[in-house]
Amino acid sequence: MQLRELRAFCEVVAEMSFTRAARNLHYAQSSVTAQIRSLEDDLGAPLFDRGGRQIVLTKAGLSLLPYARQMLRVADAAYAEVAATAPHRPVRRTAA
Amino acid sequence: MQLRELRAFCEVVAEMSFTRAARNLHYAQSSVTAQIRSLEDDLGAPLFDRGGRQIVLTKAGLSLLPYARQMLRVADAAYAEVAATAPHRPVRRTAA
DNA sequence: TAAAAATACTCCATAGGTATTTTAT
DNA sequence: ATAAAATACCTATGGAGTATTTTTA
Repeated sequence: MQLRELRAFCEVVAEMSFTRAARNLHYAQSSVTAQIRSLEDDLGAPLFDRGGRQIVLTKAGLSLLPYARQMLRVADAAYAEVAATAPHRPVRRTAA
Repeated sequence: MQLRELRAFCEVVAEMSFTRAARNLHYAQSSVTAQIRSLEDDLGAPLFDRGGRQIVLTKAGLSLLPYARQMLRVADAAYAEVAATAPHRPVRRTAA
């Protein structure tokens, strides 16, 4: 499970479309397909039922959704918090 | 930011040692170094002050810690939840 | 049919490993 | 002197892309 994949998953759910999600996230459609597949492999369960034209969330997908959203929210909060504690300087070591 | 890196970060904090964290996670020491560096680059702040023999958490590292732990907890919960909805699939033990 | 997802490749970035060097105790 | 992290280097995996095929409303 990767945050990258969870972002794609949430966007696919928001759009109910791999193609539109890819456009919104600036990915190729096939890359979103690959990310969702990777997530499904990792979880051991399909997240969407695919028809040629429409997709629908599976039970596993529906159950994953709130956790995915929470992880992304916490990730955003972490970025903000660290940015607040270290407002400057990507310097890694003390100057030598 | 990746869950993989956050796991390494939390283990390094638990051990206060890159070397022991690497052993516990079945990584090479240099791989843990690389993961922490990647996380530091991504966040734009150092997470540890390194001495040749001892490391200490920076402010940024300290502020990241609770968020990192929460993300890993939620990831574990997500695996468990999806496993519960799809009981016929192999279960994965730990986050990401 | 046509729109949308899957597939088949290609390329390159990066994750992880081994071996060695540097650093601070 | 020694333990621990950094660095250099190498390899393999996989992430992202383009182009094409398959599927089904």
